[in-house]
Amino acid sequence: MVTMDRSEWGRSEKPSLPFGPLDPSAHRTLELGLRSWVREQTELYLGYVEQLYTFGDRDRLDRPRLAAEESSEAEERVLSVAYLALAREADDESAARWSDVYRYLPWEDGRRQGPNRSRRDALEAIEQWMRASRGGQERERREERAQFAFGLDREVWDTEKVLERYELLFEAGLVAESDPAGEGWADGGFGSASMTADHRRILATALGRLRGKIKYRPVIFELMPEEFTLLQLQRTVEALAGVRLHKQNFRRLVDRGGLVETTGNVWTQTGGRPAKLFRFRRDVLRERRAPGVGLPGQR
Amino acid sequence: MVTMDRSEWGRSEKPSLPFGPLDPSAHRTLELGLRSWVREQTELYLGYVEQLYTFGDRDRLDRPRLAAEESSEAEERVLSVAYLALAREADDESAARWSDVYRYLPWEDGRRQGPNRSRRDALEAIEQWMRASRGGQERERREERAQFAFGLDREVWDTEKVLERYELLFEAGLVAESDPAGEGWADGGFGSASMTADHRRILATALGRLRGKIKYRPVIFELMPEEFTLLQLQRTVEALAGVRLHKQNFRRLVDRGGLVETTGNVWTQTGGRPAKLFRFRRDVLRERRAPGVGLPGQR
DNA sequence: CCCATAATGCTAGAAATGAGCATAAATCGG
DNA sequence: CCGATTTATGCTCATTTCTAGCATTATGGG
Repeated sequence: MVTMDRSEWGRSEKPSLPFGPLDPSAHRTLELGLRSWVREQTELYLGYVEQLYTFGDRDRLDRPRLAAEESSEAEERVLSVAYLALAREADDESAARWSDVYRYLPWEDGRRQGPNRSRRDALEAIEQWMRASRGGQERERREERAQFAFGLDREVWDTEKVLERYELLFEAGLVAESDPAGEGWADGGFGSASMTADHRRILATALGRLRGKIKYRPVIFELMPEEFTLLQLQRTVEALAGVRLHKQNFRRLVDRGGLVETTGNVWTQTGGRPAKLFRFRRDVLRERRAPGVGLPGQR
Repeated sequence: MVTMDRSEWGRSEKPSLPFGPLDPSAHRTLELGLRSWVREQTELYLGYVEQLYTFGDRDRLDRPRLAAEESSEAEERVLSVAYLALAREADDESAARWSDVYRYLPWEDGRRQGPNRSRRDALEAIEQWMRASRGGQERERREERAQFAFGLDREVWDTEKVLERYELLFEAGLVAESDPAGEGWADGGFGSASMTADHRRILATALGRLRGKIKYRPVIFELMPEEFTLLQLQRTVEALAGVRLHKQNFRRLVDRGGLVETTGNVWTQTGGRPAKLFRFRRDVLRERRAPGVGLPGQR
């Protein structure tokens, strides 16, 4: 993911997603506007772009307001139309910084087979929060939500419920965007870093959406170089999905699905047997009904 | 679907989706605002609600502007944050009118096994449009899009590509929101009715989204009465999906998925053997990972 | 009672999935 | 050059899920 270093705007040094105001006179559509000023600000070329969500809650920018989003009148409302875009890492990065999504949502990373520290702590805290409610009705409501988002007892962790989990943690007061104790902000809870305003919620929305998307659309290739090995592809999918996949089955899936074709070249820097290089078969866009890498069995 | 009769607003008698301005002072969130004024305007109770899309193209309201959405300044931009909501038909309907979605998008209805007249005409017109392009490059682009949206040769009609099809038809000049010849508006192309401004595009967006949604979330039950037979459920799914389903497999799917449970009652007005009545099992929301009625094999 | 109409039960075959075993082809440390 | 190690890749087997029908069971109406 890309974050902007906006220290120069004053106020806050927290990382934020790239953003900016819409200029109605300059841009015919929202998406064109987005592309244009992302290009300006980050010099990144955006491949896949999709509208994510429009955030318009009254109090979402409350505490540390950004200069650009500040409103003087009480009854003005700031709407943020968020977009999800995929881009390849560029060499010159201008004001953009790349950072690992899981720095902000560490409990979402289930790639290591050993129990993730952050996730374990979060689960524990949520169980406690569940039990801490007074009324029976409140208790039940909490239980239901926790069950839904975190799949407590039976160990079902639905990788797509990123937002639901974040919201629950947030409402339970377990993660924060600014340290309640003072102005510190390094720890956003469970070893995570916080972000400006509600940007972490936006990030959670995006990650959840993207995890769903890769299952039935071949968007993953927007992140791959022209040629890649199947393991590189798998690692990329795993990074997004936050789970490990079965290697042989993964490769069967992508080529049975006709998603890739070999280029004839091999990659020898694997550390073992050289791997064939593949490229994305663009024709699938027209052919298959719902191609995607479909996370079959996670491990 | 619900349309509003806004003749009293003057200007246009075309059907429109219910809409209205956001009142930042009254509503804490966009969704609360939506619920509140939909209640006011239509007296309907909204069950499932989800944000659909934010429309903000410059020229989307061009021709017949609505009073409420009219802007005097050239550089003002109207953003419409559209929501998709499911509601059961109510008895008293106030200003709301129920109408069949397929009145506006008839080519999307593939429930009759015989070839749908509207769809056949649309397909034919699109093929013609494809061939009518001059340059080879333009030709290829058209072919690709037509292939993608309509699945021309091989007969793959992806039920979810509602918006893609509408946009293609629109760009090809084959459907219109106002009769180019005059002020008539009854025929929106291929036997369809047109709608106010870009509301038909919004409708297409909603239908496509909903068709995708029912496959993995049990939203369909928002449209069912407390008790229903499996065939009624199937007919409802078919109405949304626009395809016929295999009866035995459908019923196996819903009960293997634990989506329903029998109530013990039967419905005798079937015209044949009485059918058991079922109700939605709300527990699935907590249990299964991605319940939905999943349109398996269409026929 | 015979028929039309649905609801339901079941099944044979085809596909898709999940888990591994086995082999191949490099690199690395002696 | 040799064996250990590492990653790539080919294949198999058991399960589960889908598809497409066939067959049987209830009702209501002549």
